[in-house]
Amino acid sequence: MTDDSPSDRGWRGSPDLWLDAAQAVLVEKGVEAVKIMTLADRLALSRTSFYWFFKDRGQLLAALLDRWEAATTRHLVAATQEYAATETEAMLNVISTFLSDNSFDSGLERAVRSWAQQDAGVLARLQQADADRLAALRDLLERWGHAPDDADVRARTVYLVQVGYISMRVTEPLEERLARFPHYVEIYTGTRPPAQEMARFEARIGYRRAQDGQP
Amino acid sequence: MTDDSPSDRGWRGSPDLWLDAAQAVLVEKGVEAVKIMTLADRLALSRTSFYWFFKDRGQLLAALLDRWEAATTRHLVAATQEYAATETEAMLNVISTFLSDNSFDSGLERAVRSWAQQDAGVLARLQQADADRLAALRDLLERWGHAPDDADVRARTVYLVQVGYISMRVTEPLEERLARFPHYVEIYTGTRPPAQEMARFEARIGYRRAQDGQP
DNA sequence: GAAAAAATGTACAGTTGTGTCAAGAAATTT
DNA sequence: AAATTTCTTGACACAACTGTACATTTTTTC
Repeated sequence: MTDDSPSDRGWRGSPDLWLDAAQAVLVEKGVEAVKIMTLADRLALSRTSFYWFFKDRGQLLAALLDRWEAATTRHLVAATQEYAATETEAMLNVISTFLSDNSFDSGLERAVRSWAQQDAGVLARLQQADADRLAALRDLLERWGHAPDDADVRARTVYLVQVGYISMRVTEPLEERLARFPHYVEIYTGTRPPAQEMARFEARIGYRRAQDGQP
Repeated sequence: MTDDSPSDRGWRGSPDLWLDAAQAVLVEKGVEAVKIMTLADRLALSRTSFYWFFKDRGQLLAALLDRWEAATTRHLVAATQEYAATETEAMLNVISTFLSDNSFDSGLERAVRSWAQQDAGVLARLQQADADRLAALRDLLERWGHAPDDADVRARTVYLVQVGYISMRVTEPLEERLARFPHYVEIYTGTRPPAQEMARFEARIGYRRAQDGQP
């Protein structure tokens, strides 16, 4: 019986192993710290073994960027398209995306933003992502009746506050963050979510967190 | 006749010369790119001449951090304390700070935020600056009658949007940015600034700009 | 214009990183 | 269990930096 799952193929190294280590270092210390030497130490593997899986450092970094793209924009855009009965509920859907690194990996996002500062190629991809995310938010607000220029400023506010949060590494306990939510929703949409809606939302967060992968 | 002004003392190098070059590179390419070798090339000086003015690279970077602190927080906090006849005017005072690198150097701020990601010491200073700036904004809003928790969320919104702007490297033409201002002020304070107030504000900006650049 | 001070440059020593190559070990296949 | 494939490793060659020592040049001061 041969088990093809790439995780336990008897060999010590694998592309994913190097990638995971690289991502961890990227998030903790920035791109410049993603050094093959360091990763090898961390993995207790020979430095040169890396070159069996990757052509060079550049290829590793490119793969990291692909991971980032999958772990952020996609989920956010999906959240703007979820069903919602009211505007405030729609906004709760969106901003709750940012609560879990599962649906929006803030650490990775912050690392990539920092990286973009020193690499024009990364910057270009990041700016495309920014544009896509902003457009999705603008569309959401327009669907709920905001005039184009109002929707635009509000979309920016929602998104920029989030980018700010990430950039500032705010680490509030979940409770504190949730307590601010009705306020934020009010600022973003002009309407405060009814207490009942917040209660439902908080229940759902709890539900989601327990279940993790439901449709 | 001896002219003591440090700028034209006949010598080619000076601490400020190295600092200026270092700051430029920091902003353009990030800390890791601030290399004595590179700076020397840029200045057409010998690499080792650097060590006449600075003990080592660390001292140069520390000096850069001091520059940043002077070029950002100080002006912002001052703007929150300027005289204003109305709340919307007070808010215009604050957000106009961000319009000119003269009163808030966004490039430097972005570079330092990026740097903080790889250096715990820098991170600590940055987080202190964030706290100070947020407190100044919160105070402003409370002085204009917002309840503490409302003032807190609004202060965060104002500040986080700005941090987001910086992080995103938004480069709107001044006109476009100004056109969004009344909208932002409305979102931040709950009140739209009267047209007359915006007109006065724009005139003041214009006045300032004319003073800066025109012969 | 000679002495002192300030700045510059050359040579050297050391560290940290990259990537290639070919030999060898560990799993997998037949 | 032999052959084959997949990974692992140490040795080597290079390149980009940092920082020190000391000789040299340039400016300033007396």
